Amino acid sequence: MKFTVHATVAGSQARGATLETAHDTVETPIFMPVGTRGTVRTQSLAQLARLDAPILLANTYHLMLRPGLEAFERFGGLHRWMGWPHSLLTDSGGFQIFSLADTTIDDDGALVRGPATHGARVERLTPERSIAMQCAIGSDIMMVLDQCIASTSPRDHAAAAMQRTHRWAARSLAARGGAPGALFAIVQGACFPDLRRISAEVLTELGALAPRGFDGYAVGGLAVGETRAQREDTTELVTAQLPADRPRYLMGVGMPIDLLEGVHRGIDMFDCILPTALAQQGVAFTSRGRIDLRRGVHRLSELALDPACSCEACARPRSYLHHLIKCKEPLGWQLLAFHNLSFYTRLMADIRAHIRAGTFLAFRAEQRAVLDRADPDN
RNA sequence: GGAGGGAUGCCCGAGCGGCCAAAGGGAGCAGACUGUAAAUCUGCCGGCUUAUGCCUUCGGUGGUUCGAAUCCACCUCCCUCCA
Repeated sequence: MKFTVHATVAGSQARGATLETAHDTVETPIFMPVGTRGTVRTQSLAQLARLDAPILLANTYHLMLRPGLEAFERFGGLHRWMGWPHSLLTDSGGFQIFSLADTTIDDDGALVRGPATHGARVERLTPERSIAMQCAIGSDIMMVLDQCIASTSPRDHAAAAMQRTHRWAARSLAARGGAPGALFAIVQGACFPDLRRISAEVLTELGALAPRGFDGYAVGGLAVGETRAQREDTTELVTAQLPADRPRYLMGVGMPIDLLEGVHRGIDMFDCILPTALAQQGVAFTSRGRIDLRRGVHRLSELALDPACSCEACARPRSYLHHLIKCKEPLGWQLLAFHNLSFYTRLMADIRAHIRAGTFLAFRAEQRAVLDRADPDN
């Protein structure tokens, strides 16, 4: 994987770069749709491939439960198995240790009970097993196993989780060995500035000392309880600490405003379930603000969802989208999910254009209010 | 003409003497959701309101009762069956 920064903006940490993986060359900053599990339920792969950010995020833990590692060995990886010609980023399962019930964690790894949809099996996640699985998947970008905790956790807990994350990062790096996929480290430390600083330094050092270090760095453990201000402060503090020649990936974030503010603070990559998850609740983002299609006011609305968008959803009146959502028609979720992904993608494209033009700060000033408000016709 | 059954809050629908401003849905309104156990969850939803408070509600009118959406009588309208 190659990452080349080619544009920065004075007065902002925003930067434009090129990211080359085995499957794609993409321009960053970029938003990556969450792909192989939730999103694929609501999109077609052909649609997703049409987005200009064709890096899907796959969930290692779920794929470990079903269909299991052997399936990927047999089919030669997830790309071929699902017929996805573009890049794949795999999360390590660290977030599942955090979010799933019935988890026991120790220094070696974690025992995690999977969801009922996967037979509620218990699977052991260790850095080595996670990396082995991500290698079998054929991931373009792998993530180290980390311990994610609530960002509002007390200091001793945050420090312990951070140190464990560092140990696991070292083991993940060793486990990756000469495998072709890129590997990103994950900075933890909740909202404690000193812990975050230490985490960024330790991981940077770890990467620098290894014969083949980390290809990128992620900011983990955010958007899990803290305020937006805390999130932004922490992001800024961490990116300032990370090597400039590696991509920075803000995991699991976020709302459109979070993307804008993240880029301003030096983030290159994002992923988030929100555009697809909110679509299932009838929420869409438009160039005029956020809209909730569940509301009765849209029942007879002839307005296009977003006049500035040309996706399939926007070719239909809000009235029809409202109807689909109220009837819980899967088509409604699909249309809104794809619209939201289109919106995110376009937002990132606009951001990139303004970074290259050196006008990012003005763009940010103008968009901050828009991205944070409700559509006037909502 | 005869025999039954029914009318409940915006809608559907429970309740069948007090604990009923009245279950539960739906609709409406307001929120939540951030490296997807999630087609989910929360609050409000007669009026006035600070309320464990008052007022007005269960087709209509009278009545029985300390007390009625609930019992009785008549009336209005609906539905089913027999002629």
